[in-house]
Amino acid sequence: MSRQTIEEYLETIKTLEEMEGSPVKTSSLARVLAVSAASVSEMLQRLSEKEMVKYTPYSGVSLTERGMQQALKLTRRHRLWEVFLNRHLDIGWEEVYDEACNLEHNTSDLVAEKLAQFLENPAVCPHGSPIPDSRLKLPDTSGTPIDNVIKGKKARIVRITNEINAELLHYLNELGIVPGAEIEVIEKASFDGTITIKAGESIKAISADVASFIKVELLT
Amino acid sequence: MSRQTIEEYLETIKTLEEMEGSPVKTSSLARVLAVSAASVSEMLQRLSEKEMVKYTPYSGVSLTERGMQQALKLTRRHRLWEVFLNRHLDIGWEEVYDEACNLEHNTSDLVAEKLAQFLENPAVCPHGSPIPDSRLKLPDTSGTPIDNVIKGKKARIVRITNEINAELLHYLNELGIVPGAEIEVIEKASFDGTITIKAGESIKAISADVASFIKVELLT
DNA sequence: ATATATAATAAGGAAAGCCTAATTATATAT
DNA sequence: ATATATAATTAGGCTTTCCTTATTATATAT
Repeated sequence: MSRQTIEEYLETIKTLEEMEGSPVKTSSLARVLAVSAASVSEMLQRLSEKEMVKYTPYSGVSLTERGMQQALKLTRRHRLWEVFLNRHLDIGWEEVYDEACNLEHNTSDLVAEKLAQFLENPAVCPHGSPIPDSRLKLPDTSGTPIDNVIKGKKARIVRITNEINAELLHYLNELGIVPGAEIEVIEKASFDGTITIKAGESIKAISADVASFIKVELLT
Repeated sequence: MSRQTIEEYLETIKTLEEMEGSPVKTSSLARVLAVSAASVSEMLQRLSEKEMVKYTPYSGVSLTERGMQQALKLTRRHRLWEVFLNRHLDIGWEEVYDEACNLEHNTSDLVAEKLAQFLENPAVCPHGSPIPDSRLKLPDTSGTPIDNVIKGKKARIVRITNEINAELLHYLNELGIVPGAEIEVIEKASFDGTITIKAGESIKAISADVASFIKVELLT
């Protein structure tokens, strides 16, 4: 199995562990990687033999320590490239994900560390997600779910936790819901969790589903 | 056949056409790509079906217009990354080739053009080779073989035409024979073409073989 | 507790890209 | 001009990664 294929699987498992909990189901991996469930089953067995994952048939998969280290290395590269693309090449925060995916698998240790130096060791990517340091330790993450903002209060968006869904990101970008933006919570529907917020001059309502991806820092 | 594989073949054919003339022999490709001649034969037939190359069995292969455009696009990306790696990440001119090879196949049109802007549309890579512009036109190349420098005259090195041979580049770098360096031709052996030159304070002799890769600009 | 639906795995097969060994074509030397 | 050496191609096979179809395991509903 090729290095690149292994890397895609490890990264996806890590992301899904964060998003949907551990262990990750075969079907989730199949959906995200856009391959059949049968192919995933097969690959998980091989990754398991290589001790990159802990795999229990019919139950699910999770990363081993070894697999996690490898995944963190890739996360670091991915997010460093995102910072470069956004900061220096002027590519929108909502568009850098795919481009960084392409680059990360072909980045040597040397280039990764030189790139980090060039960027002055950024702590977060353009989506606000933390970048593992050179020893692969993740910096502490600030931010609370937007749901925790009391009606009438202001907050600053610090992170969008779904980086993969391009449509979602474009939608949020249109709405002015971007990392760094200041917003005010106008209304919270207790029934279905819909939240009405003011971003810039416009007022928009977002579903609880979308809101769950938005992390903020409370403002006085 | 994967996009990446096609790209590797096209690039190598272009390089070999420049270095050893056209058409390129199967064995040359096999040597550079580090695969068997049989594999090359097979791939050339498929590339030929796709009209990327003109292939005559037992004779050799050359790029079609279509193949050449594709190869120029890759050359542009490759050399732009070399400039970035050398100029901003501080990776030596003699080391950037391999790193750029990794990156070029995973660079979108958007990133390529944004990168060119960021670098202010450089005309040459760190080895002194021309970078095709955004319409894939190659700028005019200056530089004459070092062989043309008259004994006792000075010249500036403008290009090293072999970018692939890492050992050669490291050797030249040790000797101070680097793009931009000023040198003086001390002696030219008419017997075997060995050239003795002064680079910086040291005096070194180089074989005709090595000399053939060095292009200079004559100084008054 | 059993029938049914859903999810996961196993079996078998295809395409890409490589290999080695055997064959065929071209070049070289006498 | 022919024998020999070299280079290139064809034939047949292997591995990786995916697929589809069939089977098996788990979850759900009555």
